Formats: sequence, C-alpha cells, structure tokens
Amino acid sequence: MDVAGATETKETKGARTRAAILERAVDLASVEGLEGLTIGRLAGELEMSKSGLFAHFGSKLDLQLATVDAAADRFRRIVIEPSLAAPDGGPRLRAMAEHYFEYLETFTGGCFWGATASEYDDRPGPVRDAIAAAMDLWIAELTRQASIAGVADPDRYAFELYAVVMGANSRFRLSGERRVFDLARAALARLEAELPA
Amino acid sequence: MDVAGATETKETKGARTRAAILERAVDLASVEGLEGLTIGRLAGELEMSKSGLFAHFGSKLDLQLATVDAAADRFRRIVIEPSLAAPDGGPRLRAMAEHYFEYLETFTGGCFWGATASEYDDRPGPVRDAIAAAMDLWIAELTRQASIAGVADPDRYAFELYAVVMGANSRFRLSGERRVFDLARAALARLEAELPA
DNA sequence: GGTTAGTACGAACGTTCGTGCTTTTTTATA
DNA sequence: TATAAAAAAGCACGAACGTTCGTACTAACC
Repeated sequence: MDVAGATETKETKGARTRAAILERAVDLASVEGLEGLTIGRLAGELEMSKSGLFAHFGSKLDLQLATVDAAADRFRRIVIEPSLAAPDGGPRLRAMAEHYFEYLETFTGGCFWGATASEYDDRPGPVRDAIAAAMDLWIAELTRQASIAGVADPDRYAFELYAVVMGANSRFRLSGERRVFDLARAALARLEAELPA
Repeated sequence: MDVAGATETKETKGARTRAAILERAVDLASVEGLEGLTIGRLAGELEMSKSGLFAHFGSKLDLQLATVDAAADRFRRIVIEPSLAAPDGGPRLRAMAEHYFEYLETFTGGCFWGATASEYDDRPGPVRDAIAAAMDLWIAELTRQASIAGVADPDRYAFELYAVVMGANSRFRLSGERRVFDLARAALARLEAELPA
C-alpha cells in the first residue's frame, strides 16, 4: 500500500508497460515531434509489435495526449519539485531557471515543450489544448513567484524569464554552442538585479 | 532590363510558376513544418498536378531547400530592408524588432523560422544547415548593431533581443493573446534603456 | 515545316502510415 | 493447478507519401 497513492493506478503488468512506452514516447516526440512520433517506430524501439502497443491507447490521438501528460509529469519531477526547497519569490525563480537548464542538458533531444509548442501552435485540437494548458500553468507559476518577489509588473517579468530560458534552449539546439547558456545566465542576472531587496 | 538584377533569373513561364509554388510553400511550411509540407497538398492548393510541381524541383529535399531560401528572401524584404532607413545602432535595432512584429501579424500561420528551427534542431542534414545559417546571419546582424550602439556585451544583448521577439511569437501563437506583444515591447524598452546615450 | 526544348499531366510504383479484426501467449486469481 | 481475463502478436486494409515513367501540348529555332 502506497501512502502517497490515493489516485495510484494498480501496478499491473499493463500499467508498467504503458509507463515504459510513454517514457520513450516523450523522448521520441522531443526529437521528431508529436506528429512525427510514429507507432511503428515506437514499437520497434521497445521491441514490441505495433498492434500490441496500439492496444494500450486505442488511437494515435490518445497516445499523443498521454505523451503530453507524461512530459508534464517529468517536468514537474525535474524542474518544479526540486525548486520547492528554495524560498518563495526570487530564490524560487532562480532555482526554477537553473533546474530547467539541468533538465535541458540531460535530454538527448531538445526540450519537449519547445518542440511541440511550435509544432501545434497552428494546429487546433485537443493536443494543442493540452500543450497550451501545461505551458499556461508554467507561466502562471512564474508570474506568481515574480509577484511574491515584489516586481512591479510580474506579467512582463515572467514573460521575459520564459523567453530567456526557452530562447537558450532554441539557440543551443540549433547552434550547438554551450556558450549560449552563459549569455542566458547573464540575462537572468540582469533580471535578478531588478528584484527589490 | 532590371537595374538591380545582375543575378536575375529570366522571366520564363517556368520561373514564374516556380516562384508562385515557393510563395505558397513558405506559408504552408510555416503552419505544417517543412516535413509536413506535402507535395500533393501543395499541388492541390495551387490546382496543378503533383508530377508537374515535382518536376520543378526533382526531389523533396530540393523543394525544402528552395523553400528555406524563399523564406529568407521574404524576411529580408519585410524585416531587414525597411529597417535600413533607420540609423545604425539603437534606432536600427528598434526598427528591426518593430518590423519583425509587423511581419508576424501579417502572417496567417506562425513565423517560418520559429516553426522550422525547432522542427530541425535535432534533425541533421542540409535543411537544418540552411536554417541554422540563415538564423546565424540574423543573430550576427543583431550583434553587429548592438556593438555599434556601444553596449558592453553585444552577444548577450543580441541574444536577449532575439529571445524576446521569438518568445513573443511563440507565446502569441499558443495563447492567442495579443497582450504578449505589450509585454515584449516593455521588455524591449528595458533593453533600450540599457543603451549608452 | 520539322525539330527540339520547356512545361505540365495522369497513372502507377513501392513504402509507410494509422487502424481493425482474430488469434496466441502471458498474467492473475479462485 | 485450472481458468478467466489481460496483454501482446499476427495479419490485412485503405489512404497518403515521394518518386518514376510515358505522353501530351506549346513555343522557339533551323
């Protein structure tokens, strides 16, 4: 019995397989996108049959939606939760930015959200809605922390923070130069200097 | 005889058709990506046959490369050239950011570069190289102007400028809120305030 | 007037996609 | 251990993909 698991799914074989599929699906979608994410290729990499994998989801749309959920889980686990140790406001914001960079450097492909957000920004439907909802949540949290830190215009501050970290991801992936993280950190320092004492 | 056209292609029927194809291809790729850009769909929208269109390029790869070139042309025409009226340095930087926003708002789909850069950042090959080269040129120009304006660290300044305008594109496309342009302009004003008098 | 190049077409190719049905194998429980 | 349920595989399908091929029609040049 898991003490934390009120909504815990029973640890059956199927649930484990499903989780393994989604773990790989997030990685694959970070590289190929959620459209380029192919059931056949995913099955091949996991050494199982297309139809066997397919049965876990019933449709490609459901697989895509489940993949977005799994990606959000990973983001929470690697970026959000470790940042909760830092105090509210400025320190929390710095921790989130720093953990986001760690999150990026451990990925083989690019950031899932950077890849899929631009893939779906002109593609209406439930997948786009799920991505937009997840990113809105992330921006809202940045805004909330900026507000706690006491900045005059938390919306602008959060936007700028978001733009800098996502821009670092984008530039690094395309140029391969690790130096862009230094540029991004310099930009973040400038933002931090803006915070009231 | 075109006075500007040393490398001008002869205005044959085929050249005109090819240009029309590429014009549409840029729009389509801005929405569907360069992988999602399909010869059949492109031909359908232009009311011509797949094979007739295909003959203009010989391969999908060549079509993609030609589309990247056409997109770079459009960017130069709408963003770069109108900005040359402004004096070097700070004014030029402001003009480029402002023209980039106009460029975005006239598009039906998102920014071609925002869409394709993240699509190809983990997909090695000539298409990725072409996109990366075009974006490096854009960043280099921003850096050059920042240097002329006299900022201490032009690399960081250019990165931040790039991050803000691309971030505005990304957030606007996903949220649909025109307000993000105000946030971006506020961020740009903060950057401008940094310039030495 | 006959030849040649440029431009576009329709049909078909082999492949891959998502998905539906049926069967076999594995897992869990009584 | 027997048996029902769950999970995975096998197989086939229709559609769409990029690409190739043979063939018209048009315009220019000998």
